[in-house]
Amino acid sequence: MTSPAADDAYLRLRNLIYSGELMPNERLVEADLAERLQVGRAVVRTALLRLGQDGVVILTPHRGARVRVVTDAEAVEILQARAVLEALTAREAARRATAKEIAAIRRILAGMSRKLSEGDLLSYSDGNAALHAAIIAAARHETAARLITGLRAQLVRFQFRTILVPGRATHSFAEHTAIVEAIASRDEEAAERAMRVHLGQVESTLSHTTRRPLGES
Amino acid sequence: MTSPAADDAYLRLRNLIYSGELMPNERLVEADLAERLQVGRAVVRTALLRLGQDGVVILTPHRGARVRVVTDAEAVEILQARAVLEALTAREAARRATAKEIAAIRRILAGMSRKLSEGDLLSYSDGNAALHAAIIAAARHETAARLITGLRAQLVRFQFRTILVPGRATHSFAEHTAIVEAIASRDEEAAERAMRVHLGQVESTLSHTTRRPLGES
DNA sequence: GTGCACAAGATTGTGAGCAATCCGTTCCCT
DNA sequence: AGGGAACGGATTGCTCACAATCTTGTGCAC
Repeated sequence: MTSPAADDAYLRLRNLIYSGELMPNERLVEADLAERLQVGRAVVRTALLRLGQDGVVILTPHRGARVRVVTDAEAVEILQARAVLEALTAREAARRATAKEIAAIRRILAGMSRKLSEGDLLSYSDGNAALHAAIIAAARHETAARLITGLRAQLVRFQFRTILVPGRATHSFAEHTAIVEAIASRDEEAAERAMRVHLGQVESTLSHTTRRPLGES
Repeated sequence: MTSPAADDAYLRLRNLIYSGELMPNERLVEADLAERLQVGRAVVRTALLRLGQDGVVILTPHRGARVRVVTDAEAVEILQARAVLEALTAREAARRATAKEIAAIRRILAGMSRKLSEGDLLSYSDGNAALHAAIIAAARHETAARLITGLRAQLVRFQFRTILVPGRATHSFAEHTAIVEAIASRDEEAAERAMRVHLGQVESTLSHTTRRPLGES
């Protein structure tokens, strides 16, 4: 099932949505996408089905697919769910990370510190993503990892917001430091708590700055 | 997308797996299923794709679908993820439940008490499911609800285990009572904690009694 | 007897075409 | 003018047929 070609089409279509080339609420006509991606309509169909289960597009019987519009309220929900799951991975990481993994995590954090002092918020944001990914990898929790990936996919259009809020980056770095220290010292409770605090901050930053999602007129 | 007929086939196929008529690791041949369900192969294909994203079946390119075997370790993972998500719904329920919903939840708990004293563990188990469903409904958290449903789907073949462990039912009832009281008194922290304790107990009961999944030889 | 190449059968993946359904428009009746 | 039924275009959902791929069984060399 899902040949490499079909997989590729699925990924490309997803990227079109993530990159904003296909706007939220835009109607996704199978024939158009088939031509755009240079694949058959059947391939587009399976890709759309998968994206539907991912929550990235909305499927309506006999009416096709639309890029899902994530409202502010839904974004908060998604972040909340992601928070408790990432907190779980932080806890597991504190329990199971190898010394090598902890060293790698520390290295990422150090890199973020550097970027922050240089004022390079974009690179800082990359480090942010890398750090979370490293923690998830260290947790070795497939289930949580899969769910988090799915949730993040639904939030792509919001992700650039929070770092750019004045003063946010500094706080963010402190929160990340707390998480890393807790993991390094094998304190499961603290790691989970620190991750929840962190994502709770992201959530409140988001809901204070965002009043309407990006793609809406 | 996904006409009612296709939806129906998806549900029926899922039930075949849940009920154990299709055993874990069993190969799912599209043509056979099409005849069995009296639908076209295309419908079976979309159903399999959806089940694949649900984590109920495993899809391999050019080799078709198999019923996923959930190992003990994976079951624990799934329960952990479910625990933090249901804890989130308990918290939200404590915050948002209407008086009517709290009354309904209390009624379900009272019914469970009755069944327990009658020794009717099967009905007690039904009440258990109803209680969790009521709490999730009261939380009004679509995202968490969806994820929990997906996780539960992967655990069906384990769900009968824990209630039958001697003495487990009594403890279970106490845990449920704590959850309900916390929600009723609007104590978000306590509600979340109580739910996590409860599902943590389920997890440890499971890992102490189960050494191999049901469907393995 | 063992291992490997190869062919035959089985099964999935995809393309083309058709029926079913939905949406927008027009036409008709009041 | 307004409301609603009916028509036409557009799009999805599905069937059928075929190509691509995997699996199994056979024969051959060693």
